[in-house]
Amino acid sequence: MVAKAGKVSPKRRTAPKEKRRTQLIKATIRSIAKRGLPGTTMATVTSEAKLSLGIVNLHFQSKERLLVATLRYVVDEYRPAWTKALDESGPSNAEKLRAILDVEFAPPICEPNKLAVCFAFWSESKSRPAYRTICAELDKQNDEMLIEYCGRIIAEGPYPGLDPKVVATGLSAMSWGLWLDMLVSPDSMNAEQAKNVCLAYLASVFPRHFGE
Amino acid sequence: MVAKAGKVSPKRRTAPKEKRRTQLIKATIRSIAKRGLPGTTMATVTSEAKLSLGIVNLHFQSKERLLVATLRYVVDEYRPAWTKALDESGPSNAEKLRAILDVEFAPPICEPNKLAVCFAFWSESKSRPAYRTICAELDKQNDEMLIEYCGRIIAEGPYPGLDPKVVATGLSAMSWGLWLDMLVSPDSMNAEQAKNVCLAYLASVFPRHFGE
DNA sequence: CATAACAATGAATGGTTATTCATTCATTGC
DNA sequence: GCAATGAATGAATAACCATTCATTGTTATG
Repeated sequence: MVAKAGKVSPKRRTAPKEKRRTQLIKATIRSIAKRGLPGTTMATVTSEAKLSLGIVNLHFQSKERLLVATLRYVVDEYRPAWTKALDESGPSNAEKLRAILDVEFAPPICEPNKLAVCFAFWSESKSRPAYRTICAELDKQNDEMLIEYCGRIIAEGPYPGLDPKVVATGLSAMSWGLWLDMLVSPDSMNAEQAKNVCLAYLASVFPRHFGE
Repeated sequence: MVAKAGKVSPKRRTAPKEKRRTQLIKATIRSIAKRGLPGTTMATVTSEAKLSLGIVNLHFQSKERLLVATLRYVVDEYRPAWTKALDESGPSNAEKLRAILDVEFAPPICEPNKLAVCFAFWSESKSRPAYRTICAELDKQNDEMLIEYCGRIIAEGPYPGLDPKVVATGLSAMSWGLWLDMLVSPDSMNAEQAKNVCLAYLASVFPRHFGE
């Protein structure tokens, strides 16, 4: 047994399957952010990953599968981040909602490259059922989570006439719109401002919980 | 003079330049909505327009110019619709804001195909300066308009501590997010619901103007 | 009607792209 | 060490795409 892992030589060219897959997915994220989805080719991805042209088909069989895997990768980061934030936050429902906003406007969710990737796939989802399924599923989960916490807050404070679904849908939509602002006009919108816009919304809707 | 225009035979194959250009732009909108931006080719556009393959280069010189013209076409519909609604609405500032929402969630602005086109270009704007300029310009104009009316309403009612910019940015972002919902999950979001979500937001922020 | 001017066509062209696979190279088991 | 196994490469291939342009069809003019 010469050593199962040990220090790996810098010249080493082979790597475990999972590592190569992640390497290629990350390269794809960078390529989409830099050149857009139509501008992303096997050549741009592999050169971004500093690997050879044929390697994508070796690990992903086709370009389309690489793209779906990339979407999955980005989407799958979302849920654990959300769950972790809820676990670590204070116990009150208002604190939970704040924690959710903290997650939504900080890395790893809210990074320029990730935003570019999200909007690229979300935009294509109308014409690509494979994308649509993944995008709609995440949207649905998030909406349900937000409805849950908005509902609890409405139950706590006296907020007559407020519909949890309407408030949550509005908040979720606002986040998406602010992400789009950050993508298109990074000079006039950043994560901190965006979070404050959402907090101002919550202060108006739930003054007892979020008012100054 | 045999008649400058007169009844045109159904077999007629030539048309004024401007008419052909619009015909091709509309075909491009349908193609992007159906196949996405990467899936839109000269062949899909011209077959959608029921014209020959070479005609795009005849009228637009290149595919890229056709795409930019398509983005311009969609964006340029926005401003007149907005202005017209403001002119025809009641005089109060609350009525003006309501009118703006009516425009944003009704044709010709809010149609499935147009939404698909908007998000396709907005998503690409990070990697395509030509798109970015047009997208950012429209966003800026709309934001300024919304800030104006939100500011007036804040000045009217006693809304201490409200920042017009923050309220307007939130409203604008919410609209974008709801449009995205309509694109990705048309089964769970439609124009009427979307408008109600925005109205609920306004009712929370400006209870004196939009409360029940 | 003749002819010039213009609009439209679509086969041909050249460049780009995804995919394949024979070959090279690194690692592992004996 | 020495096969044997499998990872990685990149030239070659085949499909696709934007663009060109010779040809055809249509309209306007005298």
